[in-house]
Parts: sequence; C-alpha cells; structure tokens
Amino acid sequence: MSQTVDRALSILPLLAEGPADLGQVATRLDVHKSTALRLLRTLHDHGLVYRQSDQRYRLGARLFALAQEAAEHLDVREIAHPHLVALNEACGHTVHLAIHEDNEVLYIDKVESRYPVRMYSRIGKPVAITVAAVAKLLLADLSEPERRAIAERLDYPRYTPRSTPNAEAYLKELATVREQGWATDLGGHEESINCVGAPIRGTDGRSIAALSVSAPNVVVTAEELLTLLPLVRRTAEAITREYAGTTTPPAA
Amino acid sequence: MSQTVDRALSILPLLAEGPADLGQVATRLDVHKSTALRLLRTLHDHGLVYRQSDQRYRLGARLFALAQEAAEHLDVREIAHPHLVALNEACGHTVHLAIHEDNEVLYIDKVESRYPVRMYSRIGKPVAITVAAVAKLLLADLSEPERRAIAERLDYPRYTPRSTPNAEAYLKELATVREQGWATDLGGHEESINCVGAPIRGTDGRSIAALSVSAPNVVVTAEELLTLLPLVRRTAEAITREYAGTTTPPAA
DNA sequence: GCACCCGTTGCGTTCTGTGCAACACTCATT
DNA sequence: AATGAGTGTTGCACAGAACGCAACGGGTGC
Repeated sequence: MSQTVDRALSILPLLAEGPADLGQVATRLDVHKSTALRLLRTLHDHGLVYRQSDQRYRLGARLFALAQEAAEHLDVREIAHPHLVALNEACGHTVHLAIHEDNEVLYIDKVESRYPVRMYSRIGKPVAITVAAVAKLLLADLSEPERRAIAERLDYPRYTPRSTPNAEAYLKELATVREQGWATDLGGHEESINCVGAPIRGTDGRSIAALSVSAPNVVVTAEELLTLLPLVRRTAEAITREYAGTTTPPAA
Repeated sequence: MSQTVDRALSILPLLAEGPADLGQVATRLDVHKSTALRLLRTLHDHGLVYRQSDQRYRLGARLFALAQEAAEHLDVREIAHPHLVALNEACGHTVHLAIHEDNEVLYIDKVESRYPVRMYSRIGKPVAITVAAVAKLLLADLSEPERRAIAERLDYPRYTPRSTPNAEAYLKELATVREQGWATDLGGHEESINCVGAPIRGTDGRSIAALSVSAPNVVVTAEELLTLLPLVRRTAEAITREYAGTTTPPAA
C-alpha cells in the first residue's frame, strides 16, 4: 500500500536470514543503493536494525523489546506457560502453544522435549496449516463459510503421503476436530513425528489458542502418544478456566 | 530520514503500550486518519501489526518470528544461556545477560530468581545506563574518547541517593570497573536492589556482553551478594572461553 | 429516526522519495 | 606509489508517491 514503508519492512525478513551489506540489500530490494541506504538509516534510527562493526546490517535488539512487549499483551501466553511446563514435566515431550492470526497459525510458546531427539520448530514461525494439530483446532471453530473460504485458498503441500491432500479432505477433518474437541497430526508433516492437541477456549467458547504435544516415532508410538490425550485435554481445559477467570469482559 | 517509514515505525512502540484504534494512532502521529490507515495497512501486510476483533490494532505475532530469528544470530546468547541457568541454580537469584548496542545497553536474556521476591526487568528493555553493573562493564572497555563522549551525552537521573550523579563520577567509576574487571550496582537504581556483574569478552579481549546477578536486600545483604563474585566471574570466564572456541575468525 | 462517531475511499496537490552521478574511502594489486 | 575495483556516502532535479481533504458508509446510542 505504501511503497516506501513496504520496501523498508521487506528489509527485516531479509536481514533475519543473516547480516547483509548495503549492496546486497539494494539488490534484493531491486532499488538504488542510495534508496536502500535511506531506508536502512531510518530502520536504524528506530533501533530495528543494527550496524555491526564490519559495517554490515543485522536485526537490532530493539526488536526484542517490541516482541517482548507484544508478548505481555498476549495474556493467554502468560497464563498458559506454567501449564505447558507442567505438561512437559508429566510427559517429557515437546509442548507447543499456537494462535491463529491473519490466516496464519503461529507458535507463540514452546517447551522443549526432555528426550535428546527433538523436533525442529521455532516460536513465531508459521505452522503447516493444512496438517498441524494446532492449526486444525484453531480453524475448526470458525464459521462454516470462513472455513470454506480458507480451505479453498490454501495450498496442500504433500509433506508426506499422510498430508491432507485437498480442501475437501481438510474441511472434513475440521468437522471431525470440531466434533470431538481434539486433534492429531500423525505423520502428516514429518513422517516420523506425531502430535496430539486440544483447544483453549475464550469466554465465548471459541478456541483462541491451541496446545499440542509432539513426539517422534522413535520415542513413542502414535498409540502411546494418544494415551496422553486425557492429560492434554485436561491441561487445555485448566488453561481455559484460568483464562476465563482473569478475563475482564470487553470494556466498551 | 525517510518521513513515511519514520512515521510507520513510530507506530510500533506506540502499539507496544497497548492496542489502539485508528483515531488514536492518527492523533499520536499527528497525521490525518487516512495517512495513518495507509501506514497501518502496510504494517499489517507485513504481519507486524494485527487487527483484533474489535478493530483495534496491536502488535502482530510476526514480530516474534523476527525477534526469534534475530536471537538465533546473536550467538553469545545461545552459548551463554546454559551458563546463566547454572549460575541461577547455584545462587538462586535473578541472572541477566546484556549487550551494548547503539548507545544503549539491553538485556537479551534473563533467568528468574527462585525467590518469591523478584525484581522487575524485561528482555529487550534498555537498562539504566548510568548505574547498572552490566552497563558499566560494557562501557568500561570502550576507548577513552568514546567513554568521554558517551558520559557527557548522558543524563544522570537520581533514581536513588546512590545513583551516579554526573559524568565525572561515571568516568571514574568506569575506570575502576575497567581496572578490577567486575562491577556492582549497590542500590543505585532501586534502593533495595543490589547487583554484581562480570564481563564476557570477545577474542580481541574487549567485552561483548556482560552478566549480572541481582537480589533485593530483603533476601541477601550487599556483603553476602559480593561473596558470589568469584562464582560470577568464573561463569563469565567460562562463557568467554566457550565463545572463543566457537568463533570462527572473520571470514573475509 | 436522527445524530454522532469511526473507518474507508477517490482524488488533486505537493511534498517526499527516488535514481543518477560524482565523491570519498579502503583495500588489493601492479 | 600509483592504479583500480570495490565499498558507502552526498547533493540534486525530477517524477511519482504519499499526503490531507472532503465525502461516503456503516455502525451505535440517544
């Protein structure tokens, strides 16, 4: 919408890949060096970009401050965290917390597995929306037309033979998840990794977040993982209750 | 430097204070509503800003992703973290890790105290540069003219009667810190809180980060806290050594 | 039903961002 | 030393993009 800002903001994910010098930035943005310089300076003034001693640019520490403040306003996260830790202590596996935002589902918290074999994921990273248990949980509670609109807009990458193949299958899966109140991902994203998840609901009963437990086949089989379902659901419900307690009804 | 980008970026800290609607943003920026709308839309397109259900804007979860990626490139943090945890387990108090960037000193990691009485701080937050132990450690290793330039540019807020009063006192303090290789903050920021810290050095011997242990008077006296100094220094040195081991000399 | 408030749109003007070209600087190479 | 290629930086004229205005639309409350 605004060309200048658009270009400037495009620099951030670019630098997230690693430090870059002025020329590289200009090339990647397809603008003149002087333009890139001006944009970088402005970003620098706001602390979002830092110039390291070799003159190359990288993301600035101010991003931490902003992200951290943003996190403080995501109060679900604060409330959920101790529960996630408890769940991890009980089962030992990786625990994720995710929210739905702008047609993306993002992990906003994570407690690492105690086992040496870990799955790769990253807080803030968009999840594979067509297969992840948390994604299904969050989308399942949307209205029927919304679900349909999203389902049809998505791509359905075949991460594995078990990945959701198309919109039709996805909508059916969402209906199932909505019905049963929990979801799984059995090798749909990575062949050897299974997940089981449950929704955290707002005061209006719709899911505002979702948590999941993930473990590789080599540690526990899918059947064994499913025995954790009651625990996972109880944890989600505990968070839901606590969230309801602290939530003041909409002010205005 | 670039007006449009400057305005757009100014929205971020504004929203960090809490969600705001279009009118509020426009007022705070002192621009027309339509201008604010355009900027917000652009930020939104990049995921830095999220529009919640009541139409108000807040910071977007994409900021997490960026901050997280930025953190992965701050390799000091990765290396230091387990040491900080170990230090916390040994002494029980709050442990901070900070770096110096653009005339600010920022916390980039933190391990919470095990005691119920905690001090307030936040990762990403700029620290009180004139009094904090970590700030003194990081500035002490700059060249003499740099130190002088910074010292004279700073304000010297009197947080407490023990706060550093002026540039002269600060420069003297920096000299002491440089000499002895460790630093304290004894009630200089908050009356009842004491800190003791030590520097983490790069391969060139200059401090690239600093860690500190903080505890309130009610838990341990300043004298007791100082008995931790050898442990704090050993921890910092261990991180320094590990950092030196993993650091590949500048490529080009 | 009215008035009010808020977000949104289209448009003409003008200010701002743009790319160019020249400059300054460092670092290798000859 | 001198040359050249590679950086980052500056000033400037032009054009195009961002600006503010005014009018519209869709709520909400009186």
